Amino acid sequence: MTENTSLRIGVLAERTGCNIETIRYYEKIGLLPSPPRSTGGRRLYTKAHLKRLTFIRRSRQLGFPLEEIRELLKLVDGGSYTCDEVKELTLNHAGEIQRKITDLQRMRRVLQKITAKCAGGKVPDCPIVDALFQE
Amino acid sequence: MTENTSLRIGVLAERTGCNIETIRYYEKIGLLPSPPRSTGGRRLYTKAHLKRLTFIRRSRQLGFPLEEIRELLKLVDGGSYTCDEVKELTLNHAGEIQRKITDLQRMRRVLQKITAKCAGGKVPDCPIVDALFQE
DNA sequence: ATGTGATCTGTAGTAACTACAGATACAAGA
DNA sequence: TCTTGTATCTGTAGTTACTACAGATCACAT
Repeated sequence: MTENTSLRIGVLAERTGCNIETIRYYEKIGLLPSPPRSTGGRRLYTKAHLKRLTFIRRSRQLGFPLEEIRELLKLVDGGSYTCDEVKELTLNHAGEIQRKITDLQRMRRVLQKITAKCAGGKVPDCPIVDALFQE
Repeated sequence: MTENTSLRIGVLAERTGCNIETIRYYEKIGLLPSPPRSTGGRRLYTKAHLKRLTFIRRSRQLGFPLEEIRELLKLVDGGSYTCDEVKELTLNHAGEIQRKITDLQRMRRVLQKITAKCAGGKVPDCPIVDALFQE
């Protein structure tokens, strides 16, 4: 790919694994800058867009919410960010993830406990239902 | 509480730990039946409502989505549900939970890996940022 | 009569997309 | 040249499970 290749939205979508509507959505909410257009009105992306969208997708895969990605990008855009700033955001996010895991593990434990009591079969009056009515 | 006590929405909310707007929302989407009203138009709930709402809340705490709760209630309402039916729904849900846990653990691992490279400090050019641009 | 608190209805906002409908653009083939 | 097919365009509405109002009404105590 040379310096001034321009990518149409379909190609960008393919390269990033992000679907087309989502790309337009990121533009609408100001995460991805509006690219120049062809005479016919089609979006023409540059390598910089590709790089930025990759950043966004990768962050999303790691569970960062869009607003935190916006923060990260603001730091990066500012150009003068420090490791500390980025690390703090990331550690906070990792904490959130950990909290979610803990929550889900608790749910799983309870579900295991109540399904263990249930033998299944054609009988009515299920212990799972009883447990859900409890408390 | 005697047989024909009627509870106003605030009391029901307090007893179930569910907030008032949410109770009205459950009514609107048909999860909780519309209770009779006082002459002034206030909702008057019975013990049956309390029981049903408890079921809903408990199921929510265990991560069941509302549509699955609706299924469960349909089984229970039908009166002739079997353990098998309930157990299947529950095991499916438990599988979903497990999938989410696995997902989040993967995120956590990656986050740990990339933050481990970052020493923090006032320096620019953070390895976390580099990692997010990767791929 | 008036104030206070609970409740009422209805609507809009949240997060992060996804799914259309209906209109253009553009290149290849007959 | 006309047609056909594919890609793209804009704009709107739907998804999940609530939450947060605004503005009205009810019921009771002072």
